[in-house]
Amino acid sequence: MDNKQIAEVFNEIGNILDIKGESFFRVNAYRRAALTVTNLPYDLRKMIDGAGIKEKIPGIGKDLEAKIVEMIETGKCSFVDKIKVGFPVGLLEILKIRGIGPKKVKLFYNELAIKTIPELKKAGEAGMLRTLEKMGEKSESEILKAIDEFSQFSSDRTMINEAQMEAERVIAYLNEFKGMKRIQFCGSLRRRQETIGDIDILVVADGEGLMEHFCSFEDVINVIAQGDTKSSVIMASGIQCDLRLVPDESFGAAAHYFTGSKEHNIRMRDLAKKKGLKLNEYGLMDGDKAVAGKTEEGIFKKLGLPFIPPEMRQNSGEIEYGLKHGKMPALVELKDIRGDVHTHSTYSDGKKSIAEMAKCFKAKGYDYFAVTDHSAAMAVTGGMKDADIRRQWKEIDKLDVGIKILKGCEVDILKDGTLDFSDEILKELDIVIISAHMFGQLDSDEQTKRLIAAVENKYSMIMGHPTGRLVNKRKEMDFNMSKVIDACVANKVALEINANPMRLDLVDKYLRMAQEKGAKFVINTDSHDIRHTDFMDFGVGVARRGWLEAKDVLNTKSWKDMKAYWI
DNA sequence: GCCGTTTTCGGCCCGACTGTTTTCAGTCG
Repeated sequence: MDNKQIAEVFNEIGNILDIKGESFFRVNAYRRAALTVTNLPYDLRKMIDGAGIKEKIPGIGKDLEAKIVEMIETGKCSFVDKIKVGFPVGLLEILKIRGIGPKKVKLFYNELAIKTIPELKKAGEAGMLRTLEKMGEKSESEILKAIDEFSQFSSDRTMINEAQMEAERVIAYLNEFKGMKRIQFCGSLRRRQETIGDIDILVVADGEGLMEHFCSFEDVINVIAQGDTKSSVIMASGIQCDLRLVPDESFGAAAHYFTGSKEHNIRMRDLAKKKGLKLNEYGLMDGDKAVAGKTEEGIFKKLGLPFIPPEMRQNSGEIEYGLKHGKMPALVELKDIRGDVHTHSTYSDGKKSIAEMAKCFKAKGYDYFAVTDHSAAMAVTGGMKDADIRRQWKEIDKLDVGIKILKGCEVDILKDGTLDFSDEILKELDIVIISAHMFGQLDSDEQTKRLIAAVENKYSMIMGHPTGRLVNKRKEMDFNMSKVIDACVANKVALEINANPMRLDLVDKYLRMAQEKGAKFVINTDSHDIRHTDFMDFGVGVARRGWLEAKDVLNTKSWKDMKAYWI
């Protein structure tokens, strides 16, 4: 079993125990362990020896460690099998419905023998739910509404670009409110996570009627809650959007609180508590008195910390780092980026000509960009053969558009690890991106060998979208990441951070391992059209989540200095 | 179930909103 499967088992145990009425803290221990395991930058299977897990993992004690070892060695967890006996698994599905928690699941099961979502819907439609204790007509209709929502929208978390667009539209609408003073999106969107659960918007505003204004936005299809300081709605896209109104003097505390992550916040409150203070969304409190809260900086400072950038707030060592060093790494920023070296044109599956793309990148103020159309193996993309790429070079040479155009190629890695262009072509290129688009199903050993062979090709410069995963759609390829990164470092092949929201690959969890091994990175948009060129911001977000600084990222340099890495 | 400068027991983050009651439990983030 891999990390993700182990995490799923822990979550399942947590949910089952929760419904069974176990102590919240025991339940929470399983949930936190699931989260921890999901975010580990390494594969637990490779960390097991006779004595257990080689490294101490916070939140994993003796018991959970034994369960992990058992799952890896036997492929199953006897504890979950045990507690599942006589437990209707449909209850876990019911738990996913908004507004229904473990207590209600239990109530419906005990009183009405409801084991599945369809049964719950039927009972609601028959007016049975309202007859139960502490239930009424309103709760019943809310549940029916939530079931509808669930069947319509339950599929996936929202991709970051869609959430960003939605957030910007809501913010533009909220800015029409007369008393609006400050506005900021928080949550996973501000942390630049690859997928977003819901949109959190924080505001400071004067006057009455803000919540009414918000809830009457034309895109709102359901108002879940409308209070004085906090409201939640569902948008037509299915995304939930929460609005919080706070006083100006609490803006920093609230921004910190609602940005999360949850795990980071828990650690921060723990830190506050140890100093005899209390941290909540209104401020850092000493008794009834706020000692900080207007700005996030002020809160961090009072706790002995430098400002921690939102992208780093994952409780993955950022607090310890801040306490120890007194400052955080100077993370790479969008304005550091000087060029985009993975783009497509009409020579393969791009939608725009090289001249049109050039005009766009020039307008962005970049110093250079590379045209990197597909090689012939990607037949579906109209990949280039030798004659095509030579024709492309001539076109590039003739173009004079005021921006350096690099001759490149996204060359396919073939099944045996050789590349899809001859050395005669490769040696002429400024940028050679090696990408695996096919044969993602090879077993781990074979895949590792194949990728390393490609990395060792002397013309290879950048490993494109290294894991091959597609957000919400396709898993990472199975290979030994650690070994492939070692090969990249040894052969001076930079790792791409593909900024396309569908990819966001190299995946953030591997970045720090790669950085520690001495790898270099390139952030590219893989643009197939003009509008894709704006994806750079999402790639920079991924890099920041992985603690990368400008010096780690080659395309923060001039082309001359960037090129020097490969010589 | 985890954890420890409150250390092997007794805590474990904290507040808003809702619905159903009538003082609060359940849910959520």
